[in-house]
Amino acid sequence: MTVTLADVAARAQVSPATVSRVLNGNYPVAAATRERVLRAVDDLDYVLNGQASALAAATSDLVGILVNDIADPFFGIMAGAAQSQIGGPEGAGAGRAGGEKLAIVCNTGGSPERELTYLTLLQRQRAAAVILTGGAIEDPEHSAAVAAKLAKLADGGARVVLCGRPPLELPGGGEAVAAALAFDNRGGARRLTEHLLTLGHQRIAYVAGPVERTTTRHRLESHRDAMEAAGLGDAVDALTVHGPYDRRSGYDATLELLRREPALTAVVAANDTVALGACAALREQGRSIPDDVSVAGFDDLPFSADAMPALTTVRLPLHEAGARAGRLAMGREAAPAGGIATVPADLVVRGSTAAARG
Amino acid sequence: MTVTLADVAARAQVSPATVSRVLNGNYPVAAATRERVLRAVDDLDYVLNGQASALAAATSDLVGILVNDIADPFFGIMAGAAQSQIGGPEGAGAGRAGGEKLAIVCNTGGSPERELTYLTLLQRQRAAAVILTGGAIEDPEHSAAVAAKLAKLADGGARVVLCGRPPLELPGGGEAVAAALAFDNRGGARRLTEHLLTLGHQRIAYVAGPVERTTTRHRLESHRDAMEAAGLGDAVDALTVHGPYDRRSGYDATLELLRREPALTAVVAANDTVALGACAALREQGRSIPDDVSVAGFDDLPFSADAMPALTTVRLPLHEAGARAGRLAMGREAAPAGGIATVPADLVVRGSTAAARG
DNA sequence: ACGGCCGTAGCAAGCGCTTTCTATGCGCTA
DNA sequence: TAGCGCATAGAAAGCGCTTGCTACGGCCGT
Repeated sequence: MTVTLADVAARAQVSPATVSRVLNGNYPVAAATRERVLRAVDDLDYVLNGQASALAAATSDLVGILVNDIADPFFGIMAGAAQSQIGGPEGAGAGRAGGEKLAIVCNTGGSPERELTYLTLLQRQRAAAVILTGGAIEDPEHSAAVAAKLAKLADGGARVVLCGRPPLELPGGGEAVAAALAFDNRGGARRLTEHLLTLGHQRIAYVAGPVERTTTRHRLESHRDAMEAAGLGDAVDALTVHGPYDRRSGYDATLELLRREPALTAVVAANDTVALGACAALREQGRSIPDDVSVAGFDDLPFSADAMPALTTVRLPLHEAGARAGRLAMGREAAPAGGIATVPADLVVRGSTAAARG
Repeated sequence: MTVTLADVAARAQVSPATVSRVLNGNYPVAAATRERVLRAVDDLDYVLNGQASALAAATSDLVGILVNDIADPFFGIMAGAAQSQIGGPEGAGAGRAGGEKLAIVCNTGGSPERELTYLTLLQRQRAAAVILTGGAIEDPEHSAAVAAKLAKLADGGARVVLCGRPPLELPGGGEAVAAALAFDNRGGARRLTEHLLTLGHQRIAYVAGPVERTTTRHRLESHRDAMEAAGLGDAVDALTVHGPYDRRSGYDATLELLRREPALTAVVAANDTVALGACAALREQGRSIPDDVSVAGFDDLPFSADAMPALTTVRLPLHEAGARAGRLAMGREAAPAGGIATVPADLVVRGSTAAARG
């Protein structure tokens, strides 16, 4: 069967306690003894039992990263960056490597229930930290449930970090999170719409993300604000369609928008993936980009620069944000003042937007 | 402090054993008693301690999924699909939900050391299953180390599944893996090159993936075979460049290839991302696609259909394969005959390839 | 030379749960 | 009515590890 600490101890002619101390390196052990133990570990191919260790020490080396959709690079990039700060490539030996943690990426699929399920699972594993990424669902009941869970996790010693998700505004919720990195969705969206307005566009269609999501709402609200400031607020509702964050949604929504307003000259999409779908629909309808219609996305995912024409979009520093979230989760970086940091969202103008026709 | 089983037992006026049995539902408990226990659990907001539970029951509900690059949708899609079969959206209660497991996505970054580190970490957690995705590194020493680790994991009761990775050819390695799903990289690559040859291309450049990777080798070998069959084998080496699986690599390599052979009429890329980089380089050099140069990718990632022109590529059913790997890992599906299944790789012809000029 | 200290190692008590085995009470049959 | 079995609950022994405390030398100081 599996080799236990006791087996190693027997072979090295020492007590289990000594073996444990050698492995953890947190207690003086004579060099000769350590040698002997290490050799025994090696001979027996001993591997620590994580559960037993965690149980006895009342600590866990699991860090959970919750994402809405792991197949979406938006989340993949953040998760990868976070994980790079968490599961350092350090030790691989039998003992627990210093500070090394195991990152768990949990795919909620955007479902509130699964989000809670995973939070419970992480709580059950006494996770050392939890990182929540992406927009939150705007359901008071669910928000409260999440806040309660996070409070409990924090209470149990877990560091909770929000990445690309607005800070919780609930009683107790604020105290629970160690830090929140919020994307400047409002600012980015505003700058994007202003860019289009400056180019002379007026009939600007908007393919929004799923309803009841903070990200969706923030971006849409800023779009509306910018439009209103330009005296174009009335047209916004009629030229807005909601849908999921996928290509299909951009395609379908754009066809629908063209039906509603054949004379539209610009389409702003919820994100780059959606924007690509919009491009496909426009081309299929014989509109050229950007000559007939300008298209803009959001996020600046790697492929956006490769679209034809290259996509004008709002860059979100996903990698940096993810890495920072990882560091915060590990306690390797001090939390920003007030626990909240705003991550910039800069406009990146490329070929898919141009002056409005006529 | 945290609520324990004993606390619940005290409140429900029963023994800890009874509480455990109610939670696990694997032993008859009188309805009235169960009620009482459940209410106590609820009142106290009790959450099972995963480590203690796992330790006592000698089972873990962790399933590891190793990927080379989580930011790459190629892996994201597989991982997501696998996870959907693993962490079912079932129970979220205090007890352990039936068969529910926690999927861990581990990002190796393509580094052999980290691959081994994660394998050790998973072994330490006594993972219930491990899924390895993507191409393997072709270093005998490393392969042996991985095979040994896998054997040990399997020995400890973990189900090992390979997804998109060729079966191990080492002693003991074969026995260790429960199942292997191998992409038909050879067939796909052959069909792709044959497609180009049929279109009349002769000067076909090849942007290969990283050296020392099974995926790279298999695809390249088949390309070479097809070229040789057409009497074009001599030119292959001169028109092949290796690089990582990213856009930059495709861009740089294509510039280099154009320098070597300004008259090339087709570029085959290691994957779709690389192909996009190649497209960018070609366009920058004033070549039109597919009129001047045809371009083809591999994998058929979602954005490939949206490139301009849409990318001809080889479709890998990533979602299906990932899901199947997940099911195999959960023991919910019987292993294929011989433990190895070949996943088809079909040619998808789109706009980026056309008859060779002149 | 003796007491005390420091450097090491071992003992043993858990960590919170699962599970085997045992105990109890009840309903049923003969 | 006595006997038996079944359904249900509890006692207790771990699972493999960590760690506070104790034990034991040898070395130092005075």
